[in-house]
Amino acid sequence: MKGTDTLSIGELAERTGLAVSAIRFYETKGLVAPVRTESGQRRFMRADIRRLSFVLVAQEFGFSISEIAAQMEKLPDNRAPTKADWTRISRDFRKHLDARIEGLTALRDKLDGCIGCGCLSMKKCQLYNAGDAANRHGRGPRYLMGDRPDLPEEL
Amino acid sequence: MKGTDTLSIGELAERTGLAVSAIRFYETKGLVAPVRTESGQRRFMRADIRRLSFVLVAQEFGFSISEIAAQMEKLPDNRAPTKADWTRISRDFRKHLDARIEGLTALRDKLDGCIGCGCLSMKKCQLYNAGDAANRHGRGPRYLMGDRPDLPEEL
DNA sequence: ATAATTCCTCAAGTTAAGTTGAGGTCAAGA
DNA sequence: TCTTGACCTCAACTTAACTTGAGGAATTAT
Repeated sequence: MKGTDTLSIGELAERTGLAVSAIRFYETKGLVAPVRTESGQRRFMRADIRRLSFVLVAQEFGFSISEIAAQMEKLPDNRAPTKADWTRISRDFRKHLDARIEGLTALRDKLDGCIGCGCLSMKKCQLYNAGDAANRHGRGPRYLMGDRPDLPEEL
Repeated sequence: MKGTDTLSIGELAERTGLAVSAIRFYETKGLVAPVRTESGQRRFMRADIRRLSFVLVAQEFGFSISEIAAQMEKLPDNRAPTKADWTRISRDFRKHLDARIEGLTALRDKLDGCIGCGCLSMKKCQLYNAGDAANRHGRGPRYLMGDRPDLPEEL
């Protein structure tokens, strides 16, 4: 089945630079939906190259697979996505990106104040009250997340 | 042992807003190094409050535990860190932060170009060659990371 | 036609950053 | 004193994003 308009998983892997295993994994996450041959082998459309490339870029931007999957669901499932389809999604990403940059910038400004005072002392220092809304893309205590009570107030 | 100048793990937990389990975990990572009582219970110094608070803030900034640990090793181990000690580290963080913001901003600019062309087609689109140096804080294929070959060049 | 690839499906392993629980010891208040 | 409540250790579970490996079937190359 070589030289068809569809691609085998290996060919797609080569085209995108992804590992075969990664593509299979992405399939389970709904990022691509190949058809199967009689014998059960996956067959991808050429448009899937772009889908996956988009996934890579989106990850670069800091989006999780599930966030990306959510965005991609807005792509047409029947026809191959058009330029306009991708543009719409990209614009959405731009918004998130703006927010993240803003969050980090705000944080940096507070850090500056903090370098000035050298403190890191609660109450006085803005840093400890900084982790608001914006960039909750963070790690930190997992099951505590979202209800960190009061931080220390002493030096 | 209540009312000493040292703190029990529970007291430290309350002061920092961390879970007791998290503090024990941080100890295994070398972020704090409490002494033990005769009976084996941990005793923390007041300065550990600040150490842990710093960890929280650093995580907010997007640093991993091991990165934070690396920074903290520069803190004096014998005496309690001074204002100057913290300031030095904060300045270091500021550099990293700058780099990350720059990286994201550059990425955003390329995205803008991309929205314009709606393409996401390799060669023409800068996005695919964007993931350079700066913000390799990303996810993406783990064991491939660092040697992604060539991305597709077709539409 | 046969060997070498490629592909398939599971199941299980990996890292980060913690959490949860079991089983047992220690300390503080009634 | 006795009984909670705080601690201790150690092992196992959690999520995300994949990889690795085992055991087999289908393709492709010679």
